[in-house]
Amino acid sequence: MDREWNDSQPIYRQLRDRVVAMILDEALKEGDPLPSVRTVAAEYRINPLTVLKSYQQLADEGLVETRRGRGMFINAGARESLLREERRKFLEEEWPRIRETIARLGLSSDELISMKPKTEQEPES
Amino acid sequence: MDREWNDSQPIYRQLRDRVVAMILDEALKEGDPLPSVRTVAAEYRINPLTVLKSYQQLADEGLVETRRGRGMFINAGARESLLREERRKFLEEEWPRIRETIARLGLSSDELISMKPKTEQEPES
DNA sequence: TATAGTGTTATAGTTAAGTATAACACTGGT
DNA sequence: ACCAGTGTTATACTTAACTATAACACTATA
Repeated sequence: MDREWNDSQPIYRQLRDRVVAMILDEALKEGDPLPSVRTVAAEYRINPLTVLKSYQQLADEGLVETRRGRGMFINAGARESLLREERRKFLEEEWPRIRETIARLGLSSDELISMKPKTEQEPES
Repeated sequence: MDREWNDSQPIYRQLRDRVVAMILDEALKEGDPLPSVRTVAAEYRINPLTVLKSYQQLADEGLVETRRGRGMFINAGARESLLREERRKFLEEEWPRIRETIARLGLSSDELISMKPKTEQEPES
């Protein structure tokens, strides 16, 4: 996972989005524990309270469950409901704006297809 | 233009983006004056300082020019340089993440193509 | 029973974004 | 000379995001 943060959104929302991505990619499976608040805070050099805020948002969304003294765990059905909800959000709230932008910039299918997604980037060496 | 604001980005950046969109769409042409700070502030019910901040960002980018006591005007070549720079930003910084999301959500071309962009929405009745 | 690991709460401070109000300096047209 | 319209600056305040430090409550395990 990347240690860098974007200044276009608060860290706690970006972190929430990363956990969501890991659930969707099944890097985190249902029943798995989330990495602990302190671990994440130390690794990414951010404040434990910021991490907690991300995690509590996931709890509010019903995606994870807290077990006192043990940690936070991914709920059953989390991936399923995430797929539904994130798809809806993307198609209704993001994609229309993206299409506008593409049209406005006059970008062709070729230009778009030839750009590889970030995950496929390879080391230089 | 829409009077609503998104809470995912500061207003001054959203306003900057709207002006940029109008330049790209040629709703504002080179040499044209921007609507005045006070006009925009009144119409969108936001603070004049917030509008000013957007405008100064455009000035910093070299897209508009200030004429004391007269207003701010769109520079020659603004659309050209915007097309270049916004294309680069989109292709390098946004599109790769968007492709990741699309892949992660397992969205098909059909689902994406069938969503109309916002500009094509029609009134209900 | 001690200890180290969980999440959680408390207190206090900084910074950025936005608001509210008011004033200043310049320009063009009457 | 006036005046209404420009951008700009000053002062002061609120809120959200984030940080820093410390402590609390619970749980499993040695």
